[in-house]
Parts: sequence; C-alpha cells; structure tokens
Amino acid sequence: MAKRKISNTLALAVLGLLQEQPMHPYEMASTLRERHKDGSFKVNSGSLYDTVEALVRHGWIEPVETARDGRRPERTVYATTELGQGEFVRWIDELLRMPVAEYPKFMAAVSYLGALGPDRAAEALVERAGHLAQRIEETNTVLADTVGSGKVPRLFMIEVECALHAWEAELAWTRRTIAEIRDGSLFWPEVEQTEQGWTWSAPTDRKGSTR
Amino acid sequence: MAKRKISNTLALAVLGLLQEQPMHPYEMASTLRERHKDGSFKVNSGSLYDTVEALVRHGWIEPVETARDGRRPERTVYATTELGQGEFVRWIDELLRMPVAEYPKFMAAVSYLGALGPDRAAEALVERAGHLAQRIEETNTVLADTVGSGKVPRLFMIEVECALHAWEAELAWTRRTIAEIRDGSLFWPEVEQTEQGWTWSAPTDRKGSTR
DNA sequence: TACCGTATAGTCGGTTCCTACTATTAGGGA
DNA sequence: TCCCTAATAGTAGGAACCGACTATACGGTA
Repeated sequence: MAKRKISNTLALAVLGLLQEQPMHPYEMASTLRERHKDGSFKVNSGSLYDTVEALVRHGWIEPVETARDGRRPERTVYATTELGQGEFVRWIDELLRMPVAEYPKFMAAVSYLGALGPDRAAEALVERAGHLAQRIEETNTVLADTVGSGKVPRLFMIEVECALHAWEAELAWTRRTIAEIRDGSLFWPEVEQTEQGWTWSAPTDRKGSTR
Repeated sequence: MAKRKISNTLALAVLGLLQEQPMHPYEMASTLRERHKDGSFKVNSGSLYDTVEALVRHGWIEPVETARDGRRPERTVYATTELGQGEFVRWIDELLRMPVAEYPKFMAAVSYLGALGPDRAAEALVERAGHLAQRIEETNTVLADTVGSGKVPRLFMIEVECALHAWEAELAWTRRTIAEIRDGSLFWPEVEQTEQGWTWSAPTDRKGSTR
C-alpha cells in the first residue's frame, strides 16, 4: 500500500467542509468547532493553514476568491476540485478498511504500570476512571441535545457514538484492572538482577503480594 | 498543567530500558522489538536518536561509555540519571491519571462515513472487521506463548491485554454498525442544498424537513 | 468615552519527526 | 572462497507540526 501524499486527517476535514461550499480557513476552524468535530480532528490554526497549502499544492482544492471585509485581514476562499472530491471518498474508504497502528499515550504508560508499584498504580487508575466517567457523561449530554432533540441526523454525529463506545471500553478495562490489582489476581513480581540477567518472583504464594 | 518538556513516549521507553541497565540506542530498539513493546511505542531509528539526544539535553540520561566493537560504527552507551529515574515514574503517573485527547485516523474516517453511502460504507466496515479479528487472533497467540507459557509475568505484558480489549471493543462497534446500516436503523438522510442552506430528509416522514 | 475582553484572520519560527540513505560485518550457502 | 543477505549502527535533510504571536474590529460597561 503506497503511502498517502497527505496524512494529516485535518486535510480530510477540510475536504469534507469544502464539499458543502467554498470557505476560508478561519471559517473551517469555527465550523468544525460548532459541529463538535474538534474531538475527531485536531484543529490548530498553524496546522490548518499548512494543510490548506498542501492541499492546494496537490491540486485537491483551489483558491476561488480573495475577499476583504472592512479593514480585516484578507481572506482567501477555497473550493474543492474534482480531483479533491474523488480523493476525499477514496481516502475515507481506505481509512475505514485498513486499521493502522496508533500509539496512544495511555498504552505507553500501561506498559510501565509495574514501575509504580501496586498501590500507586491502582490509585492513578482510579483517578483516570473518574475523568473518563465524567467525559462520557458530558459527551452523552452533547449527544442528547443535538441528535437526541432531532437537530442533527444521527449519521452526522456517528463518530461521537464511536468515541463514546471506545471510552466506555477503556473505562471497563481500567475498573477491572483496579479490581485485579486490589485482590491480588494481577500479581506484582519482585524483580532482581543477577549475573545471568533478570529474575522475578513467581505468583506461587496465594496469600497476596508482598509489599 | 504545564506542558511536558519531552512528549514523545518513545522517551518513556528509553527511560524504562535504562532503568534495567546501560544500553546503546540500537540495542534499545532491538530489545523493544524482542519484548513486543513495538506495539505500544513507535520505534523508529531516526526518532530514537533524536529522543536520546533530547533526554541527554534535559539531564535525564547521560552517556557513560563510547565503545567500538571491531570496525563497526562507534556506539555510545547511556544510563539514567537520578533525575531521569524520578521523571520516569512521575511521567507514567501523569499519563495514567489524566486522559488526553487522541485523534485516531479511524475516528476521522467515521466522521465522514456518510460520504460513502450505505452500501460502500458497510462493505468497508466489513473489511475492517476482518482485519481486526485477525489482529486479535494473532495477538492472542503472542500472549499464549509468552505469558501463557509462564515465560514472562503477566504484569510485563499487561499493555497487550489492554490493547486487545480496545480492539475487541472497536470490533464490536464495527459489527453493530454494519448491522444497523443493513437493517436501516442507522438512517441515511439525503442531503440537498437550497438557498437557505442545507436540508436533509427525516427518517420517519418523507422529504421536507427542518434545518 | 475610555477601556477591556472577545472574535476575526492569519503569520512566523522553531522543534519534532520520519524517510531514505550510508557503511560495515557476520553468517551461510554454492 | 566468494558472494549475497541480514543484522548492526547510525546520519542527514526536509516535511510536518505546533505554540506563540500580530493586528484589527466590535460590543458592552463603568
């Protein structure tokens, strides 16, 4: 599979918006925020302007007008090209079909859970669980007064449901792991360095961990 | 919450390895791969050397020896400093406690699921589900002949279980969504552009809806 | 009316990150 | 013995990315 010319998904958002109507970059950013798409795309003004330039370079979008409103800075309005419309759909298709490796920060930290020791690890996970629960609740609220009240079709916010599902799974794993640390079923070996290399204690004693 | 000086989690992996013993960068990379940690950290030689330099700049690690084996390129061996050991634990703690926004490619694509139309969207998701199922199976195999056979304590591969859980959740959502597309419970509105703006068809009534 | 906060619109400079490449050596097969 | 491949170890250049900043306009308020 050949590498994509543009990999930043913010470009996908730009293409998506320009499917609807021509726009200038600042308007793209505010529209994305209005529609709560800033949870799925990292909307950063610096990146946005770079991204737009890159899209122009590849001929996926093109400037159609440079307007000036009063003495505000000049705005360049862009529109998609036919090429861009095709690539938009092809890109979505590819992203959906093929899972790619992602490296979430949480996974990195979980890799070294051992380094905190059982008590501190459990405590940290408890705090995380709290934050996750709160975020889930807030997101449910957002869903309720957009899709729930019929203001927006469900399909247009489907990624929010998807994210919600992922957080709920993470929360479930986190809570289960907290429980396993506490009841000792996630054994915490004690590591020692010998001349041969590393050794660790085995979970043979069933009384619980030695701290 | 102040921004971290170093944000690339590959630096966390480096610190983790150097807790055990001094090493040169190439050895870090191969050790991470041996231990299947390359699923949690993006191990890229270019980034690795940059990361190591950054860690030295901040005084978290330091070169302890530059050895030469035959006429191979010179290797610089690094070890953690006390500062680095403290930061290692603090960083893990912080990453665990506080969920941060991530922007997975899949989420971006799901945002524009609508653009594919119901049939192509369902087809793409079916393919993804296949890939996910396969990856889950492969990972289970890896777990079986490391932790399962007692070669490695479970705690040392706990992040693999965590990733597995996340993929299973994604697979479940994907399958459910395929089903909802097929049986029509995920309604696909038809969008039309009018002078007022955008309109879409509603799931219950026929055309003519609110904006 | 003077001031302040927020919205509008975008620029700039530096760091980070990654791809592609170089160069050497050990090992194995023909 | 000689060649080929894989492993060893790292370098270099450029693209991507982001945070911090500039500058104007507008609305409320004291």
